[in-house]
Amino acid sequence: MARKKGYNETEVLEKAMHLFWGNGYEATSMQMLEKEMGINKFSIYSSFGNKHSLFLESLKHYKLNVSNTLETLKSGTNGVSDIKQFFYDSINSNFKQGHQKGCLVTNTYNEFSKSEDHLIKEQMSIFMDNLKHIFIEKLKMDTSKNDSTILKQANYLLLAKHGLAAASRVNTKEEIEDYIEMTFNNI
Amino acid sequence: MARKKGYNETEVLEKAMHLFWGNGYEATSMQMLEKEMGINKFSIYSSFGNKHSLFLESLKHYKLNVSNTLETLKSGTNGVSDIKQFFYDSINSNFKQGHQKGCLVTNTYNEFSKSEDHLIKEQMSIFMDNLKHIFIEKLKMDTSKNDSTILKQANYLLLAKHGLAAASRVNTKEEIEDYIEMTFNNI
DNA sequence: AAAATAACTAAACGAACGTTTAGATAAAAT
DNA sequence: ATTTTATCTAAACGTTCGTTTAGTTATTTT
Repeated sequence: MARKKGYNETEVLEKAMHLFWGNGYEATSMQMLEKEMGINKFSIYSSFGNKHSLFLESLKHYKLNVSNTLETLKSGTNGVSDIKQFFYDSINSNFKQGHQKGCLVTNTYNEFSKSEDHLIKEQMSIFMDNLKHIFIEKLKMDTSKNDSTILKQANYLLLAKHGLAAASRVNTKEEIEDYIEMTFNNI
Repeated sequence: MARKKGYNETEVLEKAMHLFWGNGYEATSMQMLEKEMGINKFSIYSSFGNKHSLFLESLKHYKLNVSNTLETLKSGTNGVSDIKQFFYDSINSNFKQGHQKGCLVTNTYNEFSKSEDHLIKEQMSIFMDNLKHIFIEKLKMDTSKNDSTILKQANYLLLAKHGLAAASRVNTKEEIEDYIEMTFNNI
């Protein structure tokens, strides 16, 4: 019938994701996206609707990428040390890729914490709750803990992830490793 | 000679500070500032130069407000438990004022971590380094600790402050208190 | 080869941004 | 009371934002 797309949608989405990841939603302009994705504004809009839905797709793509890490975490049988390994995995993948952009979900969570964008806020809450429940399941593997302790520790680890996310944007790998060690010292 | 200002510069600066504090720099528009400060754009510009310098003044004003807390921390003689009290003080002042805006410095630190605004980034670094050194001095009060441990613990507490800041924007007071308790369990 | 149609380029859209300016207003000084 | 001068109002500035649209190009099908 007619001409075929000159680009791969998954490929350009990945590039958009990295841009959002590094700069956040607001600080990423359509102009920057055009340049980074290598395609025209028209093509972006025809493929992804608008900036907001492109961001949602980027988030979805990010979660798909980390879902392996999350599955590894869930399927592990070593309780707390699995969570610790999960923390290490997330910073290792950051440094291996040569960037220090932290965690896209945590970044987004922070950027939108006071916004009125309820759709994105809800998505973030779901992701965070999900992670919290995984932590709880892991902590339950240690039968010596009571439910109250487990809840507190799960919350503690979830908030520690915020510290980790902030750190993985500015601190050195050694400082981050020290932070992880200290975080798990008392659990 | 002529007419007097119809507003108090310190008062309107305080209002600007609270707006920046709650929404961040970029998400706060001149229109919002006009409304919140209760004065016209012209007055804002004639009193504070531009948005950027108004933000710098807001930061300065914020630091002046927390300087009491910081002085209390420095002058204490109880080492680690002084730091713990400092953590409690900062969240208490947040909840007492009926808002959950976290810490303006930490918010700014996060918002500008990947920006090119070197002036603000430098100011943030200075503030964070300053806090870190105070933590180190506190930790030194426990003579049983060696220098390597102290450095790691200071870094840990500084990053814990990021978790605290994130928490104080979304979590309940009880969850935040639990987080603080857990943070200091292993120090 | 011609017709059809989707992908492309590039220009323009209205709205909102931070900032400036011209003119009206009001209070202090003569 | 008049002059002077800083403060205020309100409109407009030039940019940039996200988004749309008209017109051109290229590829597939008839």
